[in-house]
Amino acid sequence: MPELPEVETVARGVRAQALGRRLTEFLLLRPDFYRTPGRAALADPSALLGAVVRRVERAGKYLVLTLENGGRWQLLLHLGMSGRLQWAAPGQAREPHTHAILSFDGHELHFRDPRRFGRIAAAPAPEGGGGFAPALAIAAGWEPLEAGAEEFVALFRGRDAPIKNALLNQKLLRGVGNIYADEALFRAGIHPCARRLSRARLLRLRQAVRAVLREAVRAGGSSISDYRDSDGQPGWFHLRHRVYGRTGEPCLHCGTPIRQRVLGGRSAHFCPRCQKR
DNA sequence: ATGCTACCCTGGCAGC
DNA sequence: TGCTGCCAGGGTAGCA
Repeated sequence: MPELPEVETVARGVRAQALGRRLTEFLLLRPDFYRTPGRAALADPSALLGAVVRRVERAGKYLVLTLENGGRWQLLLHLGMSGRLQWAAPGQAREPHTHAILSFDGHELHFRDPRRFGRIAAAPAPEGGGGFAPALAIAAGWEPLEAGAEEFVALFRGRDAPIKNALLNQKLLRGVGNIYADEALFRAGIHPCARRLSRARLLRLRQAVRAVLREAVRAGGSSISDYRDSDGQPGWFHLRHRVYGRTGEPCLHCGTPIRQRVLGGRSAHFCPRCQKR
């Protein structure tokens, strides 16, 4: 499940090969993959052909390429739950569930996604340079590593929802998903059901979120449910998970069995002793 | 405005 | 061995 560290890793792999190259083919094998949640109009994919890749950036869990061919375009890729971007040799057989193929001067990028929660979209880049095209519907939350202490506190202060739910809300912070929310809450000693956290606890949570994401980016992400980067390499951060996927196993700090419960429609993993409400 | 649930989708696996 | 049914979750629609 690609969250910020996984998407960051994929973004680096895409950047390394696509930057400065022209988009020479844009094949949509499953046209309904080219969509936006609202009804905003998207660009005609063929309008992007011949455009040179000027930027490859990550925003939350989104990957955004900026291209130029007289016009200026933004191309969004979201990996959803099971999405994978994989470099392939020209003409290499597509694996099952390949929904789109982007070719950059002959370097083929295959977009696979068995569960089909991912999507692709393209729109004219906004005038004046900054930000993303509204049609791409990119969550407006803060980048977790860019939000300062005061911004972070202001985001979560006064919210009534369990902190785990708030952490997953991409309109507040964008890029934190189920794995890293659980890991950060454990490190901060905060129970996922805790509400209305004090300033001191929110500051501790901010440090934990930053630490977990930074370590995970350095490890190339977490390889569960088959995640691979664009060069087919796994990440290694799952070996350092302290609560996620460890239900029933002893807490690494106090030995109490790690518990799991559903919160906000997602499974939360936590130590009932180390993490306080 | 905010919070919560149902739903989308398929591979993998437990249990029979 | 083979079948059934459940589970995983990012994001949104729609409702309270």
